[in-house]
Amino acid sequence: MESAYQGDLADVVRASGGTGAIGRSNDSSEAPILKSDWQFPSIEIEEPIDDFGDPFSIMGDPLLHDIDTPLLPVSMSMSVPVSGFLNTGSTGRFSGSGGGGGGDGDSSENNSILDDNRKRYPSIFSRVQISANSKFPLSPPCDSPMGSAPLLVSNDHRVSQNSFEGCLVESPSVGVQISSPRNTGIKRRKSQAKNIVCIPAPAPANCRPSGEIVPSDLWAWRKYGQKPIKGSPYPRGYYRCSSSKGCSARKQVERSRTDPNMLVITYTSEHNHPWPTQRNALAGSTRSQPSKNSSSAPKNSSSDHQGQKSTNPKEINTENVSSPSVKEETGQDCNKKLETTHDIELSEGFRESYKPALSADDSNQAEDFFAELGEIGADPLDLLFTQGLSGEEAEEHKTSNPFSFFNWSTGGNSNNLNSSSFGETKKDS
DNA sequence: CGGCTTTGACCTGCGC
DNA sequence: GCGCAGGTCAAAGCCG
Repeated sequence: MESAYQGDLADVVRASGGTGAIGRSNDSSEAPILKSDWQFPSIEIEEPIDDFGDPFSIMGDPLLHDIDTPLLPVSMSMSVPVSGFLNTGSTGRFSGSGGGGGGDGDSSENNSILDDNRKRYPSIFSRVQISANSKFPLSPPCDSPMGSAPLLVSNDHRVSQNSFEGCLVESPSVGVQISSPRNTGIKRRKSQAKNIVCIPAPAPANCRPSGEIVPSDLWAWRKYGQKPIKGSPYPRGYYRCSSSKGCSARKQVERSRTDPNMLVITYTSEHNHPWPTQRNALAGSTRSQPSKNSSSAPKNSSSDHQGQKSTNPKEINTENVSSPSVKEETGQDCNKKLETTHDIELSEGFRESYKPALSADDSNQAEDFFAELGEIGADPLDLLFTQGLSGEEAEEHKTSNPFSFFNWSTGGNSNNLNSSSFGETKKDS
């Protein structure tokens, strides 16, 4: 039943805030594009359009890569800061692995589509950034079959997200392949810019008992619709930014029809406001606490943990603030640990970069915002990374993987990303 | 009370 | 121009 997945989608909504994800296709090529030793390839594409206000949008993309140039082999991607980790670029850059393709088709056409997009929109592909694996110890959430599934950030302005299904990172060695079947069913409502992100979908079983998924971006999203998508057993959820009434930022979340373990998140439009702080935004987002909902849970789990609450900025702040333990774990400790690892470079760059892209006027706000975060003793990202994790878990994750927040599953599933190839990658680094 | 989710209906874009 | 399908609206109900 579709509803069964709704919860997942909803859960992910918050977690999806621009996080990249593993792309994987499956239709035609069964070959796992991502191998256990896969090295997180992240691609950032420069876009003419504005960013989506993603909190992480500012992430720089130190590595400029011409599309014409072969994608950097993983081995090359090395010390590139996390840019591209989260999709939207503050300056209108998107990190992504190329445009998506049509919804139903076979992946075989995907390449052609990608090529086509490149030709037509060279600018879109003009900037490609590959992140070093070692620098991206991202772990897949829950028990993604891809244990080490890399995150794939995809961006497509021309193709509707539904065509994104097969987005995938072709090879660890670099290639980025978007498998998007040219689907006749592609419905491009507008040539509106879209930022597509593919992330591993948390397995319900691995999520908290309540099904709540912890990680999220710092934006508050409100679900305003859900529609079944033709050709896909999974419905698509429509979310809009609730942090600010005037904000036109929207997000669509759906499971990949080809790989239920992958979530395809499409960002549309951009936030016209600074990062929301729990103080002035997200009122009423308290539902995040799944506890009660689960009890009544008359509806599908999606509504219960729509993730909204649990993962929204409000939570980030309030929870951490209210919970000293969390605060420390996610903040100071985490930072400390990061610094003690080889990820220092990463963490540094990441921290710098994940600040929201704000206008000069907003810069002060941003600073204030971060200052506030600092007050709670935690780095926003750190918080995100460890959100939903118990103190130990959070710490543990931090230690091993600063980006492990994708491993939002608290279930202690054996599939913890830490054990995944990412972990290995990290060690190697 | 305010905000969120759900869900059916309506609107709109796109392919034929 | 028509039909299909995606995207959005808005009322109803739920929750803290």
